[in-house]
Amino acid sequence: MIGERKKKILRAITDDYISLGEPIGSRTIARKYNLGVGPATIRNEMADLEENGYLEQPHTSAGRIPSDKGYRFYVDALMSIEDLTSGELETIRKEYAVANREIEDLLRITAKIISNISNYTALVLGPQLQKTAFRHIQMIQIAPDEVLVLLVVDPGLVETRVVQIGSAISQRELDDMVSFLNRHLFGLTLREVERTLIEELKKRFFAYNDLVKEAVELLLKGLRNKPSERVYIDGVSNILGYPEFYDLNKAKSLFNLIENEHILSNVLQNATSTSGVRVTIGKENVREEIQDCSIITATYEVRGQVIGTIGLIGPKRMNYSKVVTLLEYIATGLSETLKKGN
Amino acid sequence: MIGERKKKILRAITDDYISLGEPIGSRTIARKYNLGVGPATIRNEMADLEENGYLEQPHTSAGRIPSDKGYRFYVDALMSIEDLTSGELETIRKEYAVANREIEDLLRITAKIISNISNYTALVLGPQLQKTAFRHIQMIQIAPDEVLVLLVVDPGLVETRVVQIGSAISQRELDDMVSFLNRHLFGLTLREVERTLIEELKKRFFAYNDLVKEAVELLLKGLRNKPSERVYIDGVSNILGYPEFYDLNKAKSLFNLIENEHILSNVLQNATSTSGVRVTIGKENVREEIQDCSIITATYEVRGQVIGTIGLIGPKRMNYSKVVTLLEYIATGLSETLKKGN
DNA sequence: TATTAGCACTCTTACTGTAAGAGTGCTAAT
DNA sequence: ATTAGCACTCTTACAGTAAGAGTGCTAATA
Repeated sequence: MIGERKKKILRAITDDYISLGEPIGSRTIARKYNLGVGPATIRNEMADLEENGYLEQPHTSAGRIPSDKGYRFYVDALMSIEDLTSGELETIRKEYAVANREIEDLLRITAKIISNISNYTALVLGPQLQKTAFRHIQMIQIAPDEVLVLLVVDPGLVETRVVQIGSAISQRELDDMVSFLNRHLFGLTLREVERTLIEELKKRFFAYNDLVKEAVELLLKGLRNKPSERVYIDGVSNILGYPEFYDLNKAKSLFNLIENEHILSNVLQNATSTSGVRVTIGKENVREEIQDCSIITATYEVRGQVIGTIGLIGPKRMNYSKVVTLLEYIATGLSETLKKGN
Repeated sequence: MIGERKKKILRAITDDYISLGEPIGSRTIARKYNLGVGPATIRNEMADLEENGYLEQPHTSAGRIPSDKGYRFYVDALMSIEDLTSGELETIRKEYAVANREIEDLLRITAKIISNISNYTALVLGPQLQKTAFRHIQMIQIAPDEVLVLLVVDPGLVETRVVQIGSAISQRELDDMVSFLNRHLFGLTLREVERTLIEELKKRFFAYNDLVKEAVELLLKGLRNKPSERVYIDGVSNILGYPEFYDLNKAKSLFNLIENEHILSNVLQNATSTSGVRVTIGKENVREEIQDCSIITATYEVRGQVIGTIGLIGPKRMNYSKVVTLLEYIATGLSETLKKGN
């Protein structure tokens, strides 16, 4: 186990490095934080901490900086909770006040708030339709060969999609199908629909197989990648403010990843498995491009079911205590809002 | 007027600078381009060109680079047309092949293609609904206090929006209103609707004023800022590849602007007034953040009516001949595709 | 035994001077 | 009108130096 004094030192170094961005030496610690011991003692402790992998040295005669393991320990055991200031709370309230009820708007504004307050890059993943519950479906013929499929799911989302159909179909047939779907699918999550009902559906509507196939496919997969499932990003330029990205190659490869919605959404979805705030530090990230970064995520839910993720990405040297509080707060608020809209 | 030899020299300098990014000296010109004259002569010509504002010198003993005026002259009068390579044409074909019929997808892929081929940052502005023509509207009650408004406009776009209504309304009343709207508005652009009909509509449906007001508002303004009207951006990270953005402050302020959809959309809409390719160089841009950049835009249309803009942004030192060809080609293709989808 | 003072050592950074290279402008010659 | 020649300017790269920060080790101390 790690001793009490070592903890204090590790914490001091991490706090200092997070706010200043420069390696910390033993003298500085002794001066700034009153630990009641001299620099030499601190040096010894630091040497120990380095040996145990909590600290590293950029070069021989520099001060120490936290390693990934050091940050991890800091986040799990050392950091104090930093509340949001009243100004920040006010900002959040104001921004949300202008949002209309559309989910897209809500997510976009959420991303904006996160990036503005944190000064990192915000990532907001829309609700995963797969986890939402079927409420009802409607199909409306808008042209001889075009049908608008309208799906309403439980956390108050409305998704629409225009489907091109091969063969003509009467509104009567459509109605028939729709009423069947509505009767049988109500309340199921789309994932359950996928697992249990797809075959039955296909059999039942064998007659107009073409459209059913399309409709069901649509219901299950086609609605993926709809606006609500997108990744909303804000504050990309914030990243350029941190000296760790003065190396343009790093910045470029990071930007590249952020631009790739597909990869990004994967990275974020890892966090959706468990509820709550999750911190992923440096090399803990699977993707190489972000192993100099930390990603913080939080989940939002509807009816106790996690359906989406919000988060942010920034340098490892991140104000963890602040962003954890922030994301927790925003995620809770978002869950509330979605419940009301329901 | 500017002499023939001066033109050759200006062109040589511009070409060279565009591809290499370094100031060009008289010797280099004399060696690389066979103009039949020595460096000293070229020096004199260059001094003239500088005096007339076509060239500038980063510092006393450096070579020359084109000024904004120089680039302008180059684009208007000097540059040769650079065709797309067969590989590039193939790339375009392939990318579009995977697009489904949804407009959003189409625009997203368009942005991707532009940024991949040009290596600059692509900006694609969706169709301006104001300029599209009303085809038909539908209103569907999906909850006691929610109505889905479905608007189909002429270049094959379907826009939907869920409206919260204050007072209850029967489906019969909705139908009444809808049929009136469909009878009277068919074929008008949304702008015309706005100008001529709004008062009449309000009078006519005075009885259920609340919903009408909402519906009309929606029709005219509410659908703004819908997905199709967004700005699609791709290849932001490309910009970091150009040495002119090694200055992180420049890069940051540019990124900031690109992230601000509102500003960006304004910048692009300037170009929508006239049809065709438009080149805006350096200080010709109104916004300060992009006065080191050039923006190239092209318009796409439906039924001879310009409804949207595609474009890209990059350093002034840009491969103009290539990107002009590229945007022209893509814009034409996009217009075609939209016509078919219609 | 734990702590500390002292000191030699290492590494970075900022500054200086120097030399090479590129390009210019001017003048005089062609 | 063009060009050759030359002195001049400015940038860049390089090397050397000094200052500063921080370390690790050893010996002294409470």
